[in-house]
Amino acid sequence: MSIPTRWNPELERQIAEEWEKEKLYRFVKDNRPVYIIDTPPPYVNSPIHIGHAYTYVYMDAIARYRRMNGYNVLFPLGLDRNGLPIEVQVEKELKLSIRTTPRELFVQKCKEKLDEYSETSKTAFRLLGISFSSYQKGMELGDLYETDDPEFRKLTQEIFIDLYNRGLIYESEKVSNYCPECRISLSDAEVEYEEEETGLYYIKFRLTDGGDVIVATTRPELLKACKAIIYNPEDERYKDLQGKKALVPLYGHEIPILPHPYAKPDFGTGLVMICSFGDRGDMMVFRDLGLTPTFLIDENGLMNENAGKYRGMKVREARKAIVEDLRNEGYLVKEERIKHSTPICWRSKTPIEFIPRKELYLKQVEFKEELKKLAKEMKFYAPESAEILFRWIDSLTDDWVISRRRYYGTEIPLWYCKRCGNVIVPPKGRYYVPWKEKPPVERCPRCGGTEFVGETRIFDTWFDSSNTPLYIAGYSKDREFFESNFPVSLRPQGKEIVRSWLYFTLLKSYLVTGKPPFKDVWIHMHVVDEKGYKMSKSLGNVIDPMDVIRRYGAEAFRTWVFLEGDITKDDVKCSYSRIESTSKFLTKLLNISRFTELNSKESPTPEQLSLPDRWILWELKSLIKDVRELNDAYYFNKSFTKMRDFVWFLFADHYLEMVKPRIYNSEFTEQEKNSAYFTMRKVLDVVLRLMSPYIPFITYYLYKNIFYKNVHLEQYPVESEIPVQEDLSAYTVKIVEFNHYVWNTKKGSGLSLKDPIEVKIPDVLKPFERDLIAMHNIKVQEKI
RNA sequence: GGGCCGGUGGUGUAGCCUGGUUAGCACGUCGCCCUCACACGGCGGAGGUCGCCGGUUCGAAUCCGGCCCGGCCCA
Repeated sequence: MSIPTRWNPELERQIAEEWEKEKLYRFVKDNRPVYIIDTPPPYVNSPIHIGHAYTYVYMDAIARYRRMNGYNVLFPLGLDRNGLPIEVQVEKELKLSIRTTPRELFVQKCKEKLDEYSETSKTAFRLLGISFSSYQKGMELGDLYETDDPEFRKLTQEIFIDLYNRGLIYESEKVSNYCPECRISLSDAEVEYEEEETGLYYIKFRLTDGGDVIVATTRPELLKACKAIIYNPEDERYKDLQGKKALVPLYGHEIPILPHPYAKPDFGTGLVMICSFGDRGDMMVFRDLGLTPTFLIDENGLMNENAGKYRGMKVREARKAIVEDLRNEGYLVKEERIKHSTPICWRSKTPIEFIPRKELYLKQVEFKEELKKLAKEMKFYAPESAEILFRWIDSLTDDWVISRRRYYGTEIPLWYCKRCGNVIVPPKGRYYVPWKEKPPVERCPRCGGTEFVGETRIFDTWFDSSNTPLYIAGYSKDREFFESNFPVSLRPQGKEIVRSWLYFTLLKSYLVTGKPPFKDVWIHMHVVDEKGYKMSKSLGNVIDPMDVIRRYGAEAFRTWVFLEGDITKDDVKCSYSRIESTSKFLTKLLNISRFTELNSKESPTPEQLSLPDRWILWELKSLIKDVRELNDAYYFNKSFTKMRDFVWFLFADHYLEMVKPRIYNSEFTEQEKNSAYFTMRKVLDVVLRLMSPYIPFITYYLYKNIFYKNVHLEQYPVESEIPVQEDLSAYTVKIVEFNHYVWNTKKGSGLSLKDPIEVKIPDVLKPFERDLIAMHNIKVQEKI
């Protein structure tokens, strides 16, 4: 069958369907070595974005490369469905309030939305040609999994139960972000910042040894909780305050005046009062200076008993009242209005407070050294990325808060005895929903009580997602397989979640197995717009992968992915025009294939290969070597660029041009023609196999039509299949230079490329003389 | 403010680790060519003080220091 001159992206859909029908990539245990990729489950509250498309295509090439190298590849698709974004979306789109909607109904609505988006994401992955082990949800190894599935959540709970029973989890009262309006603790990710106009109050503090200082603050209501005044160590004005003490107005307690770089000399008077807690800076300084906090605000956002006469007032009322009192007592020196960045709740837009709450913690600080040791056993690509993880581990000072007061997540499997408060930990074995289920015991083992209350909190989503390598490798369903295949082969992920996903996974893996979770870690940066800006809806610079597929096809997109920059090094800029231009390679590949198919016959390895054939085959052989080395280090972009250069700028431009006379002219012998046929087909065969992990559709199509086999079931090319031993690469530069010289000369003389020309063939190229003469129509001179 | 990474013609990059050719290649652009696989092609041309400053050296894109810009994370 004749090959068309243009690639038709409509074929992609057909081919993808074929693959899925044949279950070509399904994972079935056998005796091949296993290669496991712990893919990052995309959060499915919206369709996948261009960054997903890019990185999954990249992972797909890794998976396909390994398969062709004899590995049994476990390449599961996971979908992340736990967490707050879906809650927000349900509230917004369905106009349901999380506070007034029954939990059961709210959770149900979240699920429905998630199912809708899960389908959209799967469709996109299919169209991109991602060879996941399966697109069907299931319980077998390699099946699609969802992080809110009872099976997945069961694993999260089982690990929790183990860790709890080992004494690694404790409940403690620590300070967290708290929204008095929603009455829940917020993770840092849930805090927004808003420019707000607020009062800046200049307050006079008396010094214990006489004299006074002026301190500016936006939070005078926290005066009672002031534990220090700080100044910047560089600030000459306050050098002699070192070691002095001040008296807090209205309350009269003594506090130290200390140097600390957090004080900005140009803000207010350069002196800052440090209270528990006006903002994150306060918390930091408290920690640095070892101060003991006093809390003034309760869970309802009201001043508590520590606040004295302001008790029971709302924060803002208290501020007003205290400002009045300060004024009356002569402590208020000045009042300004300033713009100030205030942390607010992402949902209610209420200013958040920092108050202590009881939460569950997982120990981690005491394991820092062990974690670093395990981290060193993992190979990072690019190697520099490892630094992010090491620095992060070094900087850890607190244990991990794992409980969240939210709805859509894995429930913490605990009950409490109403009478004595005893904690009831259920046995492992199933997924528990304590807020609506009965406890696993009839009577409290400690006091015999019969009434219990189920835990209503859920886990931090990282507590779930840090289990992915355990889950996909069969920790809970195929222990034998797990034991022989953990650590898993590869974790591909973004740089921005090294401190969360990668770190927490390492921690879990250490606590559960004592091993590092991965052999290799591939860290990527981001896909940004063509100017280098982050894509965002508000900037209107978002490139939708589905739109790219519609306009150019998945194969064009994939070509772009591997020909564009190195995403482990820097952000990759994405533009339609570059996708369009890189995709021209597909046309070239098609036409090279077409030419080969039309002009060659199947021929066995010739006894005698002509010199140009041996030359290009040697180049092909060294290409195989280079590509393999690059791919083993995950540099698929570099290897693809190398292949493109070989195929287009050497094989097509120089070899095929040189071989044409041999095919067309009768002056060459059958043996010489056969040598050419063999070589053309061999090169094409190898090239299609080399490229199939990157551009699986077009290579599949071509290989099937030319070699009648499924390229994805073939072996990845090896050097030993190229029947040349002699290094002829020294000719390459000479040949390329000579051809350009001839073309240039003809150009300069106004000759067409077909016209005859008189040129001298350099001595080093004498062995190629016959082919070059025919190629350029060189008139042979007797002597020069 | 701190940490990590990056900064080579309009764009994407090679070279930098292991200093020493006219800094290689591609896209785009311009010119010529519909040469029997491909005009989404072929051939040719123009285009770079290798982010800036200083240092080491006979010699630096390449090594060292400082600064500037960009990205990510943390504060």
